[in-house]
Amino acid sequence: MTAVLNERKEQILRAVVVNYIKTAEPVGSRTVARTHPGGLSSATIRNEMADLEEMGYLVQPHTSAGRIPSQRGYRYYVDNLMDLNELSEDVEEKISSSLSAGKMREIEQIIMNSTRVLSTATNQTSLIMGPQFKKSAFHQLRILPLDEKRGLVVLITDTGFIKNKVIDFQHQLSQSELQQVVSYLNQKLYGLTIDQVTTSLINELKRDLFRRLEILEQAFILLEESLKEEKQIRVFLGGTTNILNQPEFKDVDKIRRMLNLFEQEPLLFKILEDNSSEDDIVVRIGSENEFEDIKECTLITANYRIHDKTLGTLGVLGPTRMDYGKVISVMRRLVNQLNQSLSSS
Amino acid sequence: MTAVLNERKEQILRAVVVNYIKTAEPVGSRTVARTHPGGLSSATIRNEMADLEEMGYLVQPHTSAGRIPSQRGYRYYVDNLMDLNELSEDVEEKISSSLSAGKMREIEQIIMNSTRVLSTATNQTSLIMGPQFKKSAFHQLRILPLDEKRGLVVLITDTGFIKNKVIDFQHQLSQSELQQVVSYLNQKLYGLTIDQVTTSLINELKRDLFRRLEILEQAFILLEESLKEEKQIRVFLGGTTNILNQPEFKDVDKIRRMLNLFEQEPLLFKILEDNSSEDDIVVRIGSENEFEDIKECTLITANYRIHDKTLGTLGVLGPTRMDYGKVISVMRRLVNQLNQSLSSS
DNA sequence: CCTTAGCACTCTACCATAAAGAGTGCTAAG
DNA sequence: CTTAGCACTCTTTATGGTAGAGTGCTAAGG
Repeated sequence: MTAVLNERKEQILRAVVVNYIKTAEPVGSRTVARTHPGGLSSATIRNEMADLEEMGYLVQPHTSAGRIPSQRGYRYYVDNLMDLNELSEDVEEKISSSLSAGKMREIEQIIMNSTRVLSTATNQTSLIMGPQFKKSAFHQLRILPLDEKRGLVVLITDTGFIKNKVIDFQHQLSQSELQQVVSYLNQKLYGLTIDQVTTSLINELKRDLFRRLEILEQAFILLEESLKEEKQIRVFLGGTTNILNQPEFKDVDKIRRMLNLFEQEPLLFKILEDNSSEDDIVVRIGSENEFEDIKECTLITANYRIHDKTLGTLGVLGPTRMDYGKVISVMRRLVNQLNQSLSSS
Repeated sequence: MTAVLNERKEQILRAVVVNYIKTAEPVGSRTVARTHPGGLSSATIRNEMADLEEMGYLVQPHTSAGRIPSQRGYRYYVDNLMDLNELSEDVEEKISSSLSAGKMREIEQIIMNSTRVLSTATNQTSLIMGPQFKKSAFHQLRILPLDEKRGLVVLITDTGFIKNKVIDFQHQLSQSELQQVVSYLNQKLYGLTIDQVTTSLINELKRDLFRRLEILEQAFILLEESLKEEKQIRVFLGGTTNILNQPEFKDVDKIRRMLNLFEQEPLLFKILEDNSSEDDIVVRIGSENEFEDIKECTLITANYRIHDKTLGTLGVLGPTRMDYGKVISVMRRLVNQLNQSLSSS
C-alpha cells in the first residue's frame, strides 16, 4: 500500500513538511529549491511536486498557491522521514526537576505536574488520563471511625495507591462490629481488581453480611457508591489555551468546538482509552482518529506504567501541522521519567 | 456625587440599558421611542439622550451610531433602576435538585455542582472559591498507620470538614509512639484556626516533641508540609466557554487573554478574595475592579457560609453588558441554597 | 417653553472593481 | 532529464462608490 518514494521525492516531501510545520504557509517550489541540498531548479521541483500531489502526499489549497502536506504526506513523514530532536537543556531540566521522585507522594500531584510540563514543552494541549485505578487490585480496606455518625473508608491497592472517602453511618456502630465487617470484607476482596468488584458481587457480600449484622445496610450502600465513584477516571488537561496560538484556530467557531470538547471529560477519557492498549507511542493523524471532534487534529499518545503494569495514558493534541519530532521526543522522555517516578515510590 | 435623574431620563436610560443588554447593538432614539411608555417622539428622546451622554451615562461609539451605556450608566442602572427577575421554574429546579442536602457528603462535590449550575443559569463564567479551610478551627487530628512506611493523617475541623493526606515515615514508628504524638498534638492544637498554626508554632511544638521522640523529625516535616498545602484554597470554574458566545469576545486576542486568566488559579483567588469581606452581593463594574485583567468585565460576588461563618466566595464574571437582574437573582437564590445545604450536613 | 417634523450631515458596512503578487503548468530548448 | 521563459490563475489588498442608520440642528406648532 504505502508506495516507497525515491530519494529525491522523499527529500522534497520532507522539505515541504518541515517548512509547512514551521511557517504554516503553503510551500512553493522556489522555497523548496532554496532549501534543497541537490541544487535543483524550481521547475524540476515543480514537476516532482506535481507528482507528489498526484500520489496523494501533497495538496494545493488553490491553483496558484504552494503545496501543503496531506494526511498521507504527514503519515509518510512520520513513518520514514522524521528526525527525533535532542531535547533542549531547558526542557530536560523541567522534566527531571518537576517530576523528581521522592518529593511527591500523591499520584494526582505527579499527574498534574506532568500535564503542565508536557504542554509547555510542546506548545500544545496535553491530556493525561489519571491512573486506571480499576485495574489495580484490592489490597487492604480500613474503616476509621471519626465520630458517631461518620467514618473514613481507606482503600489500599497493590500498586500502592491510597484512596479514601468519608461515609455517613445511619446507625451507630460499635468498634467490634466495625472490626468484624472490615475483616470480612478484606478477606473476601483481597486480590481482586477494582474492576472485578461488580454489583452482583457486592450484593452477594451484602446478603452474607446481613445475616450477621443487619444494622449495616446503610453503610454498605455508601461503600458501594464510593467504589463506583472511584471507578471513574479523571482526565487532566494542560495548556488548553495553546491552541489559540495556532493559526489553524483563528476561527472563533473552531475554538468554541475545541474548548467545548475539553470540557467533556467522559469524551476525553474515551478518546484516550481508545489508544491505551498500544505499547509504544502512537500517532493518529487527522481522520485516523476514531472520534469526529478531533478528525482535523493529530493525537499522539503513550502509556505510563508502574512496575510494568499499565496505569493510564498521556496524550498531546494539536493541529495536524505539529512538530512531530519534538512532541514525540518530549513524550518519550516524559513517559520514562514518569514510569521511573511512579515505580520508585 | 451620583446626581439623581428625573423620571423621564431614568426611563430612557433604562430602555437603553435593557435594550443593549439584549441585543449588544447600540440603541438609537427611534428604538427607545418605540419602547417608551410615554409616547414621545424620537426627536425628544434624542435631546434627552444627548443630555445623558453629556452627563456621562451614555456613550456613542461613533457619530452616526446609537448610544450604549457607559460604566456610570450601568452603575446607575444597577443601583436605581434594575428589576430582579423571578427565577424560571427550570432554573429553580436545577438549583434545588442539584444541591439538595443529604445526597453529597463531600464539600468539593457541592462546590463543583454549584459552579455548573451557576454558569448554565447565567450563561456566564462562574467561579467559586473553595472553602476557606484556614478559617476553620482545629478539632481533631488522627494518624492511621497504613504500613511500615506510611500513614494517613486525618484532620477534622469544627465546621465538620475532613481533610486527609498520606505521609511517609522515614523511620518505623511503634503504635504507642504514634499515639503519644497524636494526643500531644491534639491537645496543643485544639481550637486553633488553621491560620493560627504558624511556622513558629510548629517549630515550637517540634522542639517540644523532639525531647521525647527524636525519631519523628521526618514525619513532622511532612505534617507541616501537608498543612501548608491545605492552606492553599482552590478556585473552581464553570462555563469558561460561555464567553465565546458573547459578541464582545469575538476577538481571538481577547479570548486568549481571558482564558489565560482562567488558568491562573492564584490570581483568580486574589480576585475573589478581594471581595470576600462584604456581606451581601457585590457588583463590580468595569474599572471598579481592582485587577487589570478584568477591567473590561463585570464581576458579581457573594459569600457563602456555614453556621454564620463565612467560608468562601462565589462569583460570576462576564462582559459589562450582562443581565444584571438575572445574575443577581440566581446568585441570591444559589447562595441561600448553598448555605442551607452546608449547614444541614 | 417644550415638543416634534424635516433635513442635511456623518459614519459604517457592504460591494464591486482594479492592481499587485505569488505560484503554477506548459512548452521548447539545452 | 533539466531548466528558462511565459501565460495563466487565484488570492490579497487597496480603492471608490453606495445604501442605511442615526444624529444634530432648525424652525414651526401647541
